[in-house]
Amino acid sequence: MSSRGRPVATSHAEIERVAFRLFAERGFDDVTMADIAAGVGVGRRTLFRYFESKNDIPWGQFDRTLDGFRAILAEMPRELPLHVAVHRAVQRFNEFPPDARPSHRERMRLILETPALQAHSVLRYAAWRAVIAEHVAASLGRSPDDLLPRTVGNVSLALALSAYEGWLADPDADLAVLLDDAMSGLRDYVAGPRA
Amino acid sequence: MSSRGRPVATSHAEIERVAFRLFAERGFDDVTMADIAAGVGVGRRTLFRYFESKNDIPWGQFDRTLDGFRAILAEMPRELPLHVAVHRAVQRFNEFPPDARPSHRERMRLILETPALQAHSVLRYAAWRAVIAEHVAASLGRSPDDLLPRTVGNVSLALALSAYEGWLADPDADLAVLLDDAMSGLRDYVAGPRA
DNA sequence: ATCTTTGTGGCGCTGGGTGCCATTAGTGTG
DNA sequence: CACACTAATGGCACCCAGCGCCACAAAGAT
Repeated sequence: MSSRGRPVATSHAEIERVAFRLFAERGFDDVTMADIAAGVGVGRRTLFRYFESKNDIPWGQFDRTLDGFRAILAEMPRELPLHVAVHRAVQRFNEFPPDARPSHRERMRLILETPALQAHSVLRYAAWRAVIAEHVAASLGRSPDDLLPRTVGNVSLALALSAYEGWLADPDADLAVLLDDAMSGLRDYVAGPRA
Repeated sequence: MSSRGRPVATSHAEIERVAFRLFAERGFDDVTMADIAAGVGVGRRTLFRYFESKNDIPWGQFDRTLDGFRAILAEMPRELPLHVAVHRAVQRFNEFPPDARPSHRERMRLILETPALQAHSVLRYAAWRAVIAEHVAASLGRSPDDLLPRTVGNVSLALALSAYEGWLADPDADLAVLLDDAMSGLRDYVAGPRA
């Protein structure tokens, strides 16, 4: 495990720290990549080797967390109805230890309230939806490209985003409860007036 | 209604025609605004007065069609269960006369398969979702900011996108049928194994 | 003919993002 | 110690979207 070549001069984590500080101070749009590079003490060109784009900075290591999401889904008891399994997996995926809450909240506020990031995020969501679609497809013995798995992926994202919006609006709200509310609201809605 | 000042030199429609032709020939990303301007025979600067951004060109006059969507929702019979009313309204909103099909298909393919446009589109979808949220809120005597109206908006979009993806994948598919399938799939899904 | 109005479009600039390439700072080998 | 080797760095030039500014063009009104 010997390390050859020039040693790294920075890290994703440090770039994120500097970037989030600047975003908080001046707003996402008013911070340039040059600003962040200067803050980190690194070249602008180097920044683009750590993050594909400015929009990718707030998402950090998201892609790697998807492996955890896959694992959570795989661990769900087989007896559970599929929609319950997916629902609980989404809840667990979005659980954070209390000390990680403030930064997670800050990150999600940035992502969900900055238009440029709202837009960019759909590309990240696609990978998240695919994880669900694959799980649903495997559970049902179908293809992830079939309508139902894709629909469940899309709807799960819809529920999660609805819950997150409510979570950001109310500092005291519990995301798991909001997810429950969104899901039960949806069940009542599609079941019709008196079900 | 006398028209004063210099007469217009182009139109949204002509820009769209030229742009779609170029997009089809070389792909969205490989067409520059300068290319489109040259094709229309107009200055690049002028293009940005007709469309806020390159990403807005494929969407055309979408915002104006939302008034039609509002009207469709308002006309739905009161006796219908809410989810049926919304579902049918979404179907009607996405009905196009046969001769408009090819161009609509091309437009949706561009929007749904070009990453830059997938991303940009969420900003348009927000307005669409808001129309549904407002209708649901009004029907239920709640605020459009409440969880349920927002959730229904998000879920309706999820269903529509699922259906559209299937529609693009299969040239012979009927969008209204795909919307039905997506909705009934969702109902079965949230109802559990034996409902 | 002149004034007013309104669309046009050139110019210059900012900022994200990329390809290219020289440089740097380490490790390993003689 | 000197030499290669390797990998990260970052400067530079460039492309393109988008915007502010402003001069200009083309019409109707007086």
